[in-house]
Amino acid sequence: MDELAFFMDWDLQAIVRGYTGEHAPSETTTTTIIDVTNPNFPHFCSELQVQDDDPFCITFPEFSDTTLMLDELGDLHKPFSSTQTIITTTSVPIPKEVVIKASDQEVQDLHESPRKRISKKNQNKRVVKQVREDGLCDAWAWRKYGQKPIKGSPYPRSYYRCSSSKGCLARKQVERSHLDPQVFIVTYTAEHSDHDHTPRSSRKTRQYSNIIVPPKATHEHMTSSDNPLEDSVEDEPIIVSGGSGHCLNKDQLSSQVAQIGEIVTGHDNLTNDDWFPSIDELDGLSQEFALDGYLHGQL
DNA sequence: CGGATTTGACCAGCGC
DNA sequence: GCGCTGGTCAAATCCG
Repeated sequence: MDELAFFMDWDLQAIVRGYTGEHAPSETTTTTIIDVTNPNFPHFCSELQVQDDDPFCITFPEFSDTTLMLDELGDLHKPFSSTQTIITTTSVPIPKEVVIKASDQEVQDLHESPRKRISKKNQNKRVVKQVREDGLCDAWAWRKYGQKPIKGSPYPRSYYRCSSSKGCLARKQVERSHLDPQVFIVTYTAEHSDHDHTPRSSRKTRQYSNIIVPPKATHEHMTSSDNPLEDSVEDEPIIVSGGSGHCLNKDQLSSQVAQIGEIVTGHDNLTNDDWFPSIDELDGLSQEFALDGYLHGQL
């Protein structure tokens, strides 16, 4: 597959999610979908804006020129827009961690005000992991300080702060994936202060007891081979930033659209036509747009 | 008894 | 301005 074909195989979601709205390039966090199953991924990266000090920090050029179509696609994409980075894959292990970089000002804010640090505006410096139950525990001691039901998810999100050291600003969020209840999404926020892993108390903790209860949902019968995330937990992180790139065939795209539709609507039996005018039409638009972006890059 | 967990209240950001 | 949502606080409760 050559580079043009790679561009034409971009996923609509990736394009729209990578676009942050309005014409100007945005400093806000973008949602990134990367399919590492694409054999051209390593080669393709060399064509992107790869930062010298961070070979996995990738931005995508030339998208800001095609603003009209982006605005339209952005509107279409609104129902499932999110600031949360999502890593998807089809058949091979997915990246385990995503680091969304913060600006220098945001890093400064982290040290100036704990309250400001955790504000919604400053959430784009964090590490997201997908782990199974046995991966919930790590070397640090965490103290739970809150739990909230999350819109769109049947499972609550638990909030932890580091208890290894007094004054440590590190935070951890744990929630069960609604796509695969066997997978937990763990989000680490802020850095640990200069302390070791030694817990302040040797007391046995029950901190995860209420979130690892086996689900009663229909996923219960799911086997390892049915579950695309079952083998997805890898140790090697992939660090990404900025725009997005993704490649899915039409069937995979339709599958993802249906999956997202289930999340948004709460129904799993909707067809594409029920909530999207024409997925084929949008898929065509995405390919047309991808080609447009490619040609801009060539000029 | 002291640290961890639970849970309702509160606050800030964001969209309309 | 208002309502929704996510994140944190803090008092009550739990537990080793």
